Amino acid sequence: MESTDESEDNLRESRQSPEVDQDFVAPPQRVSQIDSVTYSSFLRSLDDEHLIEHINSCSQSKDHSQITASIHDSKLIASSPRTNRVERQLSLDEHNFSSVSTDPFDDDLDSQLLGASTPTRATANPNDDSADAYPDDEQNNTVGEIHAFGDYATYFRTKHLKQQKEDEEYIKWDLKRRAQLNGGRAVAVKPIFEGCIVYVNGHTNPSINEIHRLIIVHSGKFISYLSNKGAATHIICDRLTPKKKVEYRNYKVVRAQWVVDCVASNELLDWTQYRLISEIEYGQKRLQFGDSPTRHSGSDSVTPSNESDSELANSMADNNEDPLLEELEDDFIEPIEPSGSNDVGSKGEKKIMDAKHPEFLKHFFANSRLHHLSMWKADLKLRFLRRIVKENKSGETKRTSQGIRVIFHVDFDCFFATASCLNRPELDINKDPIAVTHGGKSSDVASCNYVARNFGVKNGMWVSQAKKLCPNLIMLDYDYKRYESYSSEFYNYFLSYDIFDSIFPVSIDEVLIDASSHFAQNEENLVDMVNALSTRIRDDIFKFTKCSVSVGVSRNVMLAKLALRKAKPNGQFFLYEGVDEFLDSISVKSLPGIGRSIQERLADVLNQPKTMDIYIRDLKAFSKTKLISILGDKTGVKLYEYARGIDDTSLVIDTSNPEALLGRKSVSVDVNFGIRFDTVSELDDFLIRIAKELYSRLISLGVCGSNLTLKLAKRAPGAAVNPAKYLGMGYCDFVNKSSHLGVPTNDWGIIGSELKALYRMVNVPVKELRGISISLTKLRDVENLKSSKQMKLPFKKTKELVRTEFGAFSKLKPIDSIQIESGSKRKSNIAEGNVNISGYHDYFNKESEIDWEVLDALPWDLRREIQKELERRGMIPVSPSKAPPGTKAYLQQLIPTQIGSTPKYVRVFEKPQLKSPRKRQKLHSKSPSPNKQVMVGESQFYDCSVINELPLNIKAEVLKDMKYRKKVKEFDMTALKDKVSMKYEKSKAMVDEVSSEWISQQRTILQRPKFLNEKVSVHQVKLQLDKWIQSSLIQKGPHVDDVHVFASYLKDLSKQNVNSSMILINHIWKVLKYHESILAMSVLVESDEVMYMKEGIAEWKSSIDVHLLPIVDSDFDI
DNA sequence: AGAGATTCAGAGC
DNA sequence: ATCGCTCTGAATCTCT
Ligand SMILES: [Mn+2]
Ligand SMILES: [Mn+2]
Repeated sequence: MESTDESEDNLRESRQSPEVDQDFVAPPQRVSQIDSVTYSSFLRSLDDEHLIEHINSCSQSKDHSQITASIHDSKLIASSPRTNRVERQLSLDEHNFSSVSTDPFDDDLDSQLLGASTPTRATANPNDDSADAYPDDEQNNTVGEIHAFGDYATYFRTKHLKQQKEDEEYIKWDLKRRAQLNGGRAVAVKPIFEGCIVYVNGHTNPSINEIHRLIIVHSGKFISYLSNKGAATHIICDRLTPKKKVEYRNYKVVRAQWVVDCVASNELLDWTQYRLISEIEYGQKRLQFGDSPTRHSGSDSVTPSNESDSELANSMADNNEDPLLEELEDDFIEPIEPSGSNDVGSKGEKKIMDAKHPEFLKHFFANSRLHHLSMWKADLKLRFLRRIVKENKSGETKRTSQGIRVIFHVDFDCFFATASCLNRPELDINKDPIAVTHGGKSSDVASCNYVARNFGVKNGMWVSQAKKLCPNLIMLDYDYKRYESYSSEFYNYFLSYDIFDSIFPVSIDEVLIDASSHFAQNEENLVDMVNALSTRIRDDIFKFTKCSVSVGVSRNVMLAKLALRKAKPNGQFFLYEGVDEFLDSISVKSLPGIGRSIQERLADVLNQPKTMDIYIRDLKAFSKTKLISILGDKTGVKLYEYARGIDDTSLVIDTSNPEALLGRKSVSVDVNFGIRFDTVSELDDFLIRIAKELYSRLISLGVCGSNLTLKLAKRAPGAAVNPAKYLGMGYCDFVNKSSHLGVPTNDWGIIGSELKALYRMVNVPVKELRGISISLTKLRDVENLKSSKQMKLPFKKTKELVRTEFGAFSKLKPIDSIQIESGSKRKSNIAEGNVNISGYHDYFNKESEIDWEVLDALPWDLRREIQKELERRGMIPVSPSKAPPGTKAYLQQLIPTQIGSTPKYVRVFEKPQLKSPRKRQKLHSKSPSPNKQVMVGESQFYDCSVINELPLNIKAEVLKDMKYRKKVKEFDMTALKDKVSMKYEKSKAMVDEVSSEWISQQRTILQRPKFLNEKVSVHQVKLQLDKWIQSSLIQKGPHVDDVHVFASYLKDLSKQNVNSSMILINHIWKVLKYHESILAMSVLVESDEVMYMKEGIAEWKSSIDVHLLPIVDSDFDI
């Protein structure tokens, strides 16, 4: 019925506005032969993504002469059921038997049906668990022999494997049950859903179980996942995340109520009345964009399930009283494009500081408040972790389990505003309305004081709006250095106490303190003591920083946070008694970890407007089960307990396992500002820069990772090309792609190439890019990796000593760019090896997930059309004039990562692996300049295809032979060597660049030696140096990065004490002499190790000359 | 009935 | 102009 109409509607509509939904564009109707004009215009009408889908879908057709027809069909199958005729025969009324409590499904269908189809549903008891996926036990009563078919719990658990069979059994069982209830007579169940294949996504009301039951009982088919796309005819879903919305565009996505209503009315109702994704919604404005400082994060769009689209549009237009909406609209105003200015003037346009600028990252991060906040936080967490490790406090938990906890939460009042204000003596933070911001009209208010807040100004607001609310708002600049120094005072203050069980940094301006044991003995005057300490803290911090802090205290973290909220500004509050009354009037959103999403989901259930506050007293009406069904397992329980003042969040810093000692699980670099590219080449450059940024962070953290994720923000359809915020990201969809590197690495070259490859696997045109994030996970400690590699070497490292180093110098421990050699055999991937050298990727403007095998298998005429279209779009390089390029090999070579998803690289970087020095030494000895390090095997191409094999196949004696040289020449070693050294030079230059950036980062840390009272003795440094020298000698000398870092350390040290620097350099010299003398005595005359070490010593000496001595500069002589 | 991948949401100013 | 980061834990998906 409606399905056919629907497709035609879509066809019609898409002809009118081809941009809206191209999935239903009609392919040519001709079947027997290809009308290339029609077909190519069809191809042309598809956007990139759909074009690729189309190509790949061709594989489903065996008969290529009918390809267009098949394509047509497969599209339609995906979007409409082909056989959904409904039998109109009468059957038993559903209500007559559906409410039997012995139904193993028992979900009280009656009340479902009644409640759902009447308005009174809205006022239903929030504790109504009838639709829960967590039926109470007592509902699973037996029903005699019928139970022999198995209870539904078991049935459901195994459904993934035996679903169909089980479904049949359930239907039989159900019929039997119905018959039984009907006095033994057989019952006909109307096959309402015949032909429907249904998939349920996410939480629904009624529950997935219930939908499953209703569907199969009425002859529909239920599938558990969408692995085979297109299999489902309907998707049942009540809440769609943006990602899913895109994914499900081609399906009929209906609300769960559709199923209920169908059953209630006993016929297949028009699904479009229940659709969750409206036709015109795609590409339209979406709500929820103006209210949070992190507007870009998470879901920008949420389907307005209760509003029609026109309402949505109207609300956008009408609601001008809400300044947030106004701001939102700004985002969709298309400014006059200075057309052409982007493309021309390739030389002199370096003025714009966007991501094309080589210095952009540096500039951006130097100014980004969120970047600073994140980095500060990470740094603090690491410092406190190391503090615990060093003092061997095992998480700092003296406290025993009994007794009341006393948690302090201390936080600066509007930190940035207060701190920045201190630079402006003429201003009064208590009288003048003040905000910290970059100043432009679409600039964010990072922090505003309480005077400004009285005008309605809020953090995260744009200046234009804040000015409207408070025309006299005074805007101050950021002053990150100042913030750091106040924070340092703040933390050092708390570290000066020794009464605390635990000090837990929350952020630059905020700390949680467990003081339980301090108050454990005297409970009688607990309140007075706590208040006294709170006052003292506030007074002291103010004395040190002239900034006001507030203090909240209570028996757990959540309550302390709420107490702090009440205390602000410039106050203190000990929430001790009357917790329940206190909680009642707290709004849910102000609970930690509870944000807008949860608030809205609750509002939905309570049938309140989304924006209306929900208070904890409202929450108490919900049972735990109900909350779990709404919010999920953990969150449901958490909220349930929060509502009762329960929170067992621990302030213990975890040091219990190696992963915890790493201090983090991921390292990432996000840039969602200033991302504007015109060509893929520009993007590639940026990807390399961002990879280097990641690399430098990895180096200073001493970690490697093996899983890389690229997250792209793509301008949303309908969003302005230039958002209201200058260089902002505007309104975006997000695309993730991640890859297993196979082995841990920190190598920016590898990361960079992989990023390029990842970009080419998604379908985001360069010009649409608005944000780029990269993230490395599955982290490993470099020291661990190194030591595991060095086990079989004479100089064995003890990682523990290094591990427990703490303070400034711990960041300076010698760190090699990690070198790992994959033991597993992998495919030789020549194309990959060419990435950096030939630059083949410049041919691409777009990328794809095109299945080349499918394309290659197509008949010639079809393939030609598709290839023409791909070329036209720049998605494949223009064919060489001579031959049709359609050979598989050729195309695969172009997309190297297509070949096998199993990787990929051998991660060998910068230095030859110790494992097999022999081979490299021999190769190296052929180099015309033996003193210069040649980094072999930087890419797997060289490493695996040629070099690795040599030493295994050729004996040492033979190596000296002329035959060897001949043999080597047969391998074209000269050309290879040239390439290698070329690449080496290039990468060395880039490493230098990186390390200088890195060093500049390090310096800021070193400039605060007082912080955390960490001092490193010269003796410790010497020990460290010994280890460094020893480990590096067999690698032919120190790593350039390490030298630079050490040099920068020396530089700082020299400022305080030149003598210490000289002592250290002298020490290095002595150690080198020591090793030299050992070598001289060595019996092994020509062993490779000896040669390596000699070379290493030479390299060390030159490093001293070049890098270290100039620092102490004077007439210092060794 | 759990592992691994992906996605979301929330936090700080 | 404008500097819309970064990490975590939970939920959800997919597959076995
Ligand atoms: Mn604060
Ligand atoms: Mn804070």
